[in-house]
Amino acid sequence: MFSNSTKYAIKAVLYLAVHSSEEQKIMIKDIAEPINVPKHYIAKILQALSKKDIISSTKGPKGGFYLTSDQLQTKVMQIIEAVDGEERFNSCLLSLEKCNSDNPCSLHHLVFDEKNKINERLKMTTLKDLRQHIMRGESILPL
Amino acid sequence: MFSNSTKYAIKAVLYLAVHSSEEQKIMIKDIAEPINVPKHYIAKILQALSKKDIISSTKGPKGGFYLTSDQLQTKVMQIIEAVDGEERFNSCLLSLEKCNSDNPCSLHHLVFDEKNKINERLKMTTLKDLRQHIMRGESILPL
DNA sequence: TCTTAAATATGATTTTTATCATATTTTACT
DNA sequence: AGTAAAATATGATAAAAATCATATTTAAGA
Repeated sequence: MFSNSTKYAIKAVLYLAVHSSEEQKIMIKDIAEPINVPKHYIAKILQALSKKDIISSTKGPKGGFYLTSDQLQTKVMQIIEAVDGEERFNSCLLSLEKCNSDNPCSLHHLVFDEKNKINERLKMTTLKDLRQHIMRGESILPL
Repeated sequence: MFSNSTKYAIKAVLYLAVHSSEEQKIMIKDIAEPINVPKHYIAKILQALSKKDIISSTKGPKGGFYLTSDQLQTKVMQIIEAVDGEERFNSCLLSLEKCNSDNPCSLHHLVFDEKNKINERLKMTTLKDLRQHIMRGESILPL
């Protein structure tokens, strides 16, 4: 459903959502290990997310990655789109250009309502929401 | 959501469901073109599906691919699993080994019910069903 | 039985995705 | 100012997925 890059990005950003703040920056190596992702790979991804202002970073000693309170309002879908691009997630199951409810492909009606519902949730749910679930013990931080 | 291979497989098998029969076999090139898939690529996929007895074929002049009436009862999910393997579709969104409803990852509850519903439909819906939809004009054959 | 038309088997090439490595830049601290 | 610790930029390598190519096998029909 998602590329590895997107999975890794979500894991890392969630880790930051729970463990970081402007006063508590986290180095790449201290993110990569607990979320179980290759260090160099996640570094590249985090750098890209930082450039797109989805996460924050500072260089040098005492530096690292973190989320501002604004960035805690980021929607899950924004992360997906930042990493994989808009198309990947929203295209037709069979990748037909002109598949839509008026001209549905053969699988369209099997998934349309559910896919929409999932989409809505991903567009609505913020990192702050997910952090809260984790802190309440309703879900787990991935490793 | 699906690999290209799976998308192509579904397109091709649907094309056979609508256009072929034991008396009406179809050659690779006459499948590849209308469904808009590279000929050599779809050839490989169809050969694999034939080996797994999801479609039928005969060699030589007047040969080609076709579906038996038994094979029209194949479920969409069986095609997906035949091409991509069982894992790919049924794994956790974040690919966590031990994600489940008792120990859910952070995205689990965002998609669980809907993913299940989609799964059920894919496991239930046969090629014959989809053919009927197409012939009634309720959906379109992909190109 | 010979020729031809089809799938089959096999594998080579290309493209994309994932992973690894390193030199450069920035910043905190002495 | 100088040193060290961090991200950043860039690119190399490896692995997987997608695509292309071709020799072999099988079967129909002359």
